[in-house]
Amino acid sequence: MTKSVVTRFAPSPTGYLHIGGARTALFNWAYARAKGGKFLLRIEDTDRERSTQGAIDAILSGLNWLGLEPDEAPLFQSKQQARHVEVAEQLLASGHAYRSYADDSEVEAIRQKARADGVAARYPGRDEPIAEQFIEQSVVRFKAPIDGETVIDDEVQGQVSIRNDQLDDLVLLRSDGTPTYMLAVVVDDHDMGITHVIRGDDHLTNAAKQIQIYQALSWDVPVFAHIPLIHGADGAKLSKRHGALGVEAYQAMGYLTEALRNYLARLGWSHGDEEIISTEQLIEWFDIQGINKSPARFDMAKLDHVNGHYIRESEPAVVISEVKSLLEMCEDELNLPFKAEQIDYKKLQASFPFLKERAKTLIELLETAAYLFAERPVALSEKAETILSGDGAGEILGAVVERLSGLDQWEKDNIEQGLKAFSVEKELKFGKIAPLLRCSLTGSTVSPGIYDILLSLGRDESLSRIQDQLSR
RNA sequence: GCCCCCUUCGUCUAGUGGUUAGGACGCAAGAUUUUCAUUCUUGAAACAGGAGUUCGAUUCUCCUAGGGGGUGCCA
Repeated sequence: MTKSVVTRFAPSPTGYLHIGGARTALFNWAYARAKGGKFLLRIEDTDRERSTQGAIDAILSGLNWLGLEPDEAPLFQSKQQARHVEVAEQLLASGHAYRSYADDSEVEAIRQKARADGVAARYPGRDEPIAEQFIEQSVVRFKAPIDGETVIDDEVQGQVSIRNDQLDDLVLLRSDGTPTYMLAVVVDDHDMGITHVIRGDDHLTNAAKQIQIYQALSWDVPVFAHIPLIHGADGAKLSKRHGALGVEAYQAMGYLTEALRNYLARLGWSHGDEEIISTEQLIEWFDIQGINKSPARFDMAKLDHVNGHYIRESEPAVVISEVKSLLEMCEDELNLPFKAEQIDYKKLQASFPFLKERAKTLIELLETAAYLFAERPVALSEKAETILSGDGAGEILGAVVERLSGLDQWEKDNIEQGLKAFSVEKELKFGKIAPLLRCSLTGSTVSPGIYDILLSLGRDESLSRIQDQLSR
């Protein structure tokens, strides 16, 4: 019987949850779910100076928004300090670690020399105890093996061997007695019962060092899977310009969590030719075998496409409530042509079926819905102005209002038939009529279909808006 | 410098010792059409380069180039 899977996401709280971290979390989450295991969260705050509460909150809310809830309360690495020290002492006692002291210039010289020799650095204290007077200010270093090699059996990268003379004697305990990352991950992963470590491949070399620590402790080594990093659109490392934003930035840009999740899952992982993958399918299909070895670039255009798909496929009520929380979260930054308080959500939802066809993001949805909440008289765009001042525009519009107001019922079929009949009677191509209506009703030359607009605005508002233009 | 990893259309990817190298985004053209979009159809577009193994390599091996990571009392 095999152990049940336990994965973890272990961010260091020095910034927001960026897109690469989000994908790592997603993979860990998906793998645990796929295998019926557990997904845990550990906050790696051993660097007390750079860790902030704000970052912790951002990570938590980011995960929450993505729906990647850990199965247990998050573990804070800083709270495990006593245990880390205990293990370091155990290593010291078993001869797998040593106390070392050297001032900055000595350390620098040692490194220079090691570098020139093409081998990893070893430090004073490794072979002989250091002088008593330095114990107080010493660090505890791992006594890494020199001969042989360390092999990482990576589920993604394959078998990777690194000669032991390339792996240096890393610090386990700082001179102030606090544990370093390298010690803490090993101890915590072990203590938390982590079976699978899925993380960015910037940790690949670290894995070798960690394996040495596991071995020194006679602990089982977890399964490693080092996934390639995400790059920006230009192939360079992710920067703010192209994607290294916090996940909440994507929320603010109007992306749906299902869409971002789908896109992220598909970035570096695949299941045949599948593109649109629901959460259920992801859980059913996800496996480390499907993860790619090469780095992927972040492509906003594709994210847009996926998002547009989810907007069209989702339940209206669901999307509308997303819009609502988006506005509550950051209306000020959105730069909309109207105020959130002007929104009539009932109207918005009723119009959703035709609004969704032209929206790739929630922001675009709101933008095309703007005409619904515009105040009379509707402001005209430059192009709309031109069209409404064209030859015979007023005349046609006048006749149209008359016809429309004579309609006994304000329903789609009615309106359509009325307008078509009008077009035939007046011997006017529909292309002569529709633009005038569109401009006077929305102030723009781009909008949803004319019948949809008329219907969604309602009889009174529609007629009034046209009148506004006639009496200009 | 040294060590490690990566390389299929512009991008995300499927795939195999013999395929017309497939899909998706994007792009182009067309259809639908009252604009924009949606939708549909069609098209252009890739195995980084060089050796080797082999009857045959995109696929296996090596080298080179390019990209990335590590080399911290950061994680």
